[in-house]
Amino acid sequence: MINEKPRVRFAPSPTGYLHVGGLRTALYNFLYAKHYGGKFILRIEDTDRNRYVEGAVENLIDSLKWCGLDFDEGPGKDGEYAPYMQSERLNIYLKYAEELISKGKAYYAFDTPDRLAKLKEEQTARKEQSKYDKLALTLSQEEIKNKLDAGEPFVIRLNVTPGQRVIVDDVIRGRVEFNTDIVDDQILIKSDGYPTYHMANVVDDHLMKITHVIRGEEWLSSTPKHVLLYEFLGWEIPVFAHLPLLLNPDKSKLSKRQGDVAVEDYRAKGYLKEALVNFVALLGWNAGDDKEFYNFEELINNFSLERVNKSGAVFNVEKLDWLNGEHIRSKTALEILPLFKEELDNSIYKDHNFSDEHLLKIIDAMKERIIFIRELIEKSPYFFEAPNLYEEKAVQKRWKPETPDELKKLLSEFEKIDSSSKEDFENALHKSAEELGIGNGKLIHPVRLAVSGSSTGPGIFDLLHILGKEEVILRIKTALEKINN
RNA sequence: GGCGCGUUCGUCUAGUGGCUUAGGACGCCGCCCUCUCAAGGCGGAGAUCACGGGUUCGAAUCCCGUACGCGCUACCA
Repeated sequence: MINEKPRVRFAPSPTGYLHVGGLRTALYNFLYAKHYGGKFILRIEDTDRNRYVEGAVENLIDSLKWCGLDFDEGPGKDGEYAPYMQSERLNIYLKYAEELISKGKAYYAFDTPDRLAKLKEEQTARKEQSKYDKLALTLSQEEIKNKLDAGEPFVIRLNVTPGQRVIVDDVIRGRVEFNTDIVDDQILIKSDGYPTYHMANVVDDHLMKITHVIRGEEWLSSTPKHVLLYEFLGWEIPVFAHLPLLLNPDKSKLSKRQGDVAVEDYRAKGYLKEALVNFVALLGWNAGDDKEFYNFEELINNFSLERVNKSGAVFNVEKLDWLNGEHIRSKTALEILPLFKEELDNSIYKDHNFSDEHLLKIIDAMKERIIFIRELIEKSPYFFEAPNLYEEKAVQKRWKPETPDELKKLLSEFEKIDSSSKEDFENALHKSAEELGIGNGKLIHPVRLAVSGSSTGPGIFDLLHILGKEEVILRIKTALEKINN
């Protein structure tokens, strides 16, 4: 197996959306597989019928794909080991559960939920750990057969021998030891015929030839059950890697209560998939150097399980924001264009028609001033419509009594230029300033205000160039009327 | 309660016994650049490496204990 290509899986239960913690787990699986030229498999752990959520699988796959995590095998891409929905594999689990029974490693149990509840109550009252008392093991073969024949509801439980050590070897945490005294006789097959996670994941991982089980830390405690299962079934144990948790700012497990946890939330907020993936990759892993900006390919090339941290990481949105800006800046205007158009279609300007040429200029002028694509609109609405308000503070600071006259001079020079090139605007402005005997700034600030209503933005000549001669003249004239102190 | 995992600036982290007066990044503050705002450059504040014992000539790094946090302890995953 050492020389085989890894086969890893992301095995979420379809609870409705892709959690960012799930994204990180999926990502590490994906990166590991791709780094070694292996396969990334998506398997849906839908063995809890009470938790069925309509459309959850589609949503999950949608989010995964948006992030660029294409799976090699999974629902809708059925490969050699299909089906990849556990609810469609029920008979398989039952078969292996029966094999375990025949080996004495599992057994039928017919306890009522009532008895179990009472048992647990008594145990906790005595401050013992709650654990099944193996009562069903006292049943004779005949009694079992009769109950089965009578159609009594049953469950199949793992038969754990107490007093033994189980070793879990984990790539990230090293060797972890458990005593079987604390391992419960886990239910393998529920009374509705569905397997529990423990049974299903072991059977499927084996059948699907999974080489590395990379999953969240919350599974570490139940791994001894899985190890036992592999041993009882005589199967090779995969490599385990239990990932640290993602945390809220108060260090509790990342939850919905304290902010957004779904990938789709971040998508809706306008984060780039590149930034989300980059950020999430760094939450618990680093290459050992100072590099923090990664594209997808670099992540694949550099990722290793050995360099995954042990401790949980707070999901710190501020750094995500910074990375989003970094990724925007690293893109060409042409790459940003479709994203920009998408935002425009969702904005109040959706009915306007702007040429690609115009939009590309806006991107070039604005991309290092924004963190979200939508700020291309929010931070510079003046590229889409004339201002109807003029920033009051800026007016007070920059609009002096002599400003209107000076702007009129500038206007006359602007009217003379025959192109909307930056150079023409620049020459005209310099000339005006010179003839007026004032500094450029005395014109630049008022004209910015007149033309954009704002005191901030791209370089003034870029701004004028993008707006164009006609529009600039028009806007200066309206400003002259409107800003009359 | 039991079992397990964890603990380096506010946050993400580097560090695997001497190179460390603990490095980088985000955020914050200041300066430079400059027509503004950003971006960029430079600099600053910010960590007695959870605490206490050991081991060692020497420990953030190894060992033990304690505290705290988190996870698991379901016919949920």
